[in-house]
Amino acid sequence: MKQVELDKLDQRILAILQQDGRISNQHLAEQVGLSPAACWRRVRALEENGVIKGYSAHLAPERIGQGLCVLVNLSLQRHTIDSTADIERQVSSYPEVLQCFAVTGSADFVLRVVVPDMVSYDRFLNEKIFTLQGIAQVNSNFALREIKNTQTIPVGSGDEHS
Amino acid sequence: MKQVELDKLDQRILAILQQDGRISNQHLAEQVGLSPAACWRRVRALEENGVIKGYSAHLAPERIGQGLCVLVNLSLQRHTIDSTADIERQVSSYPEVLQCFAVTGSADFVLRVVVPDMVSYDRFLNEKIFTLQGIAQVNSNFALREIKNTQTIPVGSGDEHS
DNA sequence: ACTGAAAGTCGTTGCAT
DNA sequence: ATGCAACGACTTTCAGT
Repeated sequence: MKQVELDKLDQRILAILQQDGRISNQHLAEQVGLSPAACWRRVRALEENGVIKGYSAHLAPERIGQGLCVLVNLSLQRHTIDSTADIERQVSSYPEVLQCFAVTGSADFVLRVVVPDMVSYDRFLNEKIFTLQGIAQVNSNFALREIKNTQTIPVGSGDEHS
Repeated sequence: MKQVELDKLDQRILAILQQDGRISNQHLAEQVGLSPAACWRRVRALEENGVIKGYSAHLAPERIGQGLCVLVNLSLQRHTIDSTADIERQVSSYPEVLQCFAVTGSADFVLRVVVPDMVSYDRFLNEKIFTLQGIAQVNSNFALREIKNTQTIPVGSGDEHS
């Protein structure tokens, strides 16, 4: 159970819903050329089979005093399953950490951290990162500018068939 | 014109809307303890002053055949304003590039790229990255696992006053 | 800045195709 | 998998406090 077959209609629905998650079902229906009922059933199916994981409001960090964004490269000392799982659990629980990926390359993890300012980031490092067990290196790259920041995944690019 | 004052009610509204962008105004109102009308006016104000930038559906990449995520470190040869702006414009236009930040550290930009597979990634590099003018280095770090991936910005953490 | 009510719009279901 | 129709629920506005 992994990939889901999407026809052109599903793809259009997903594209629109990624752009405007709060569009009314009626408007969505007319934009894809379906009756509201048919459209609604498709959306519901996409939610139920896990293609649509949820909906969220998108905020402006700088407007709510969370203007500092840092990309952190983390390296571990040892790579036992237990200590790694533990670090992942802790890192996930920090609200300042918006994203965290285990990656190839010289670091083991890359995090995206959002905080109000340098003072807060200093506190974050001292209280929540440096206290983790088994950390070898922490490399902080500060975001100077946000060129693009979306979670809009391409749909219907690549190999289609229906 | 930058930061916006948020009281406890606004903060709760934003926290809830980040978790469930499609919650009905009525449910939102009762969860924050306001009448639907009052709640609606606050949400509308938050949208109008740019705190809420929009709403979107959150998809599962692996379910729609976009299972490969790559963190790319880009370095430029020269840093003239023109060539940089040009690269930023082009990179922004690529749907495979979900995020792009100008950063401190050894790279100039970090991108998050999402594609179906290695073949697609190879094509992406050859057609869209290597063809950019003035690129010095491209370093691809593949995401092995997604530990956390949200755009949920902390609200009402840090210095409050109302 | 809030509440309450009114009017219009929308989501959701059942039924038939 | 679709469209139509119906009912209840919701959004949005406006007058009053």
